[in-house]
Amino acid sequence: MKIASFNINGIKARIETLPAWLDEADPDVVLLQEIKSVDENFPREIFEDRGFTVETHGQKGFNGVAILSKLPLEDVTRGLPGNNDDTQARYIEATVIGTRPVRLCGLYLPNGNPAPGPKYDYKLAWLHRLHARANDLLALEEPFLMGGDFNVIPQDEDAKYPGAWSDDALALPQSRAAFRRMLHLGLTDAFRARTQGPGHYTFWDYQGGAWNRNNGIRIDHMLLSPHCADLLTDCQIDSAVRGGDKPSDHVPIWVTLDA
DNA sequence: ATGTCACTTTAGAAGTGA
Repeated sequence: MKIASFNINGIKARIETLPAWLDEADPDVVLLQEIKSVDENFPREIFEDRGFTVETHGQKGFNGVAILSKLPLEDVTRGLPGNNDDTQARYIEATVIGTRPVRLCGLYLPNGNPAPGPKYDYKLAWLHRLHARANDLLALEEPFLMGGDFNVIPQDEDAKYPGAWSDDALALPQSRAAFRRMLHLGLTDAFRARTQGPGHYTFWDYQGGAWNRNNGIRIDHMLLSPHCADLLTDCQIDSAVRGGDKPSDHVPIWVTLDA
């Protein structure tokens, strides 16, 4: 089973390039972030025509997540537990039924800038709620995957110019510590389980010729529960997508699981 | 830091979020 995550930065803006990537990469499941669309306006037919089931959790103007799946989905839930006052559409869960079921958590973590400030407080609170959700799922001792745009640069080696990010919400010590606490629960960073060393990025800013200078950061991640990590056979970043026509500022990351 | 992009309100440019 091939499961991808892709922050598309607007479904309307990616109406040509997203289907083109789907046809080429042929994932079974895709976790989408920043669809920037309400559910009613999401162009589901484009994906249903390709054999995908479509589950959205949209919002007007910004945020919004979705799951596309060629395999059956069960028990879809929307929103990250832990704060009923949180109106931002950043989280969706579903169980995909392959040769064995895997619980999928698609997430778009708050950016958090400027830090310090209320936006950073919201980011840290959101990370705390995500940690709690992971802890609850771990108790079930079943395979699950948390994938998406975490807006966290885990280590200096995950940025071309780490010094430029030292005061940024994506790299502040509290952000990194919260991400590490997820790993300390026993979750596996799928990309780092397969590939070590610097120079691997999932985001290049539109500004400053970042792509041409390879001024990137690794902020899109796939965290696997222990039972899911046992099924991991590959994890790759489709970085070439950033150099294509009308690209998102993020590129897809995907895993293959023996499931 | 910035050689940008996508969205909204609202009908042209400005604000916002990233």
